[in-house]
Amino acid sequence: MTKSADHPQETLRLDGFLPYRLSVLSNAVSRKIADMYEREFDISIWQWRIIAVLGESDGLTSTEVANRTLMDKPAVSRAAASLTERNIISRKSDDADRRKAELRLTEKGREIYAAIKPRALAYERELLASLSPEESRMLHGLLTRLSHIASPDRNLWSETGE
Amino acid sequence: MTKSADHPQETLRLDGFLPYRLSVLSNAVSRKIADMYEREFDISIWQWRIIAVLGESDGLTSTEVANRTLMDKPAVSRAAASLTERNIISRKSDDADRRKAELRLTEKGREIYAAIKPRALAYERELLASLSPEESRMLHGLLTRLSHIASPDRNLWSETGE
DNA sequence: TCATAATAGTTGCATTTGCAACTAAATCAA
DNA sequence: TTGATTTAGTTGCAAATGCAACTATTATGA
Repeated sequence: MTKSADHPQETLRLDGFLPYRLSVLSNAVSRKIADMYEREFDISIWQWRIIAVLGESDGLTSTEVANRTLMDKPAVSRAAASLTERNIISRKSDDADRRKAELRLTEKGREIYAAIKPRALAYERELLASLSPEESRMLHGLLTRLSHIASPDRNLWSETGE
Repeated sequence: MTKSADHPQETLRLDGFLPYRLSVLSNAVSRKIADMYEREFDISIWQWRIIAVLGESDGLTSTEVANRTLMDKPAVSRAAASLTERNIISRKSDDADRRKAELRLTEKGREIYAAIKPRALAYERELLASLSPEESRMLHGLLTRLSHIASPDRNLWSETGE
């Protein structure tokens, strides 16, 4: 039988426990970029997510934004309301279906997106700086596979890859 | 020069953005185990973290628990208070320094720890099931390196490894 | 030995989060 | 039509979080 080689550890050390490690790392990373967003642009993580998806593809509805960002609808609703108030995004309600409204970045929104984007990518590069390109690819591949196991219903990672 | 091969992406797609991916994965994973803790034992993530470190090494103070779990002191205080009330841990105040109190698992606490531990490890194995042992080692190594960049002040990962 | 500073832990509070319940609009079926 | 369902988005609320301020105890230093 498999003795234990394929078990990462039979003893439970918190700091070797994958869920714990992911949580700590993710928190540290999120905190660090969120600080940047907030300090310099007064933008929260959720607001940033909305800006980011609209920056990629403009004119999405709230529901589409929610699906792409994995935020829940109330979170999108509130973050979008605040961004609308600050004139960072605009909402144009659909004439054909008046329940829906398309969200778009305003001019100001585009500026903010253009300002944050390179900073975000720079931080990502800084994070990945100690990894070789192959290791970085490997990392993404491993995260993809873990994501499949952790949330099998999400088909977001698989077909989206390059 | 390096053209772009060592940049994971010059375009910002949220679902290829490392901080986002870590956040989503970590959330999914945490949610899933937390559901198990809570449903079956009525134990929150923070309570579980305390139980887990005390299970590894009994008799720590709140501050030591906070350091090992990366929880802040108020979080430890409240979670520990609730566990004490439910007779899952005991607190014995230090005679030499009456500000301190040693936390230990009670008999009941040990039982809960013994019951949760294999479930937690089983879930971790399930997560890692699609990875080969080398890939799993690789993953941990990569997470360690990312953690160093993300929180350089924490010397927790480096010397603790096997 | 007495005032000051440092440490352990707790309490309070403002914000964030997640979820359920709700409104409004559109679709479906009789 | 019109009544029942479904869908889009919002509002409300209870619980979780994070942080600052506080109490109690010990250490430091004039």
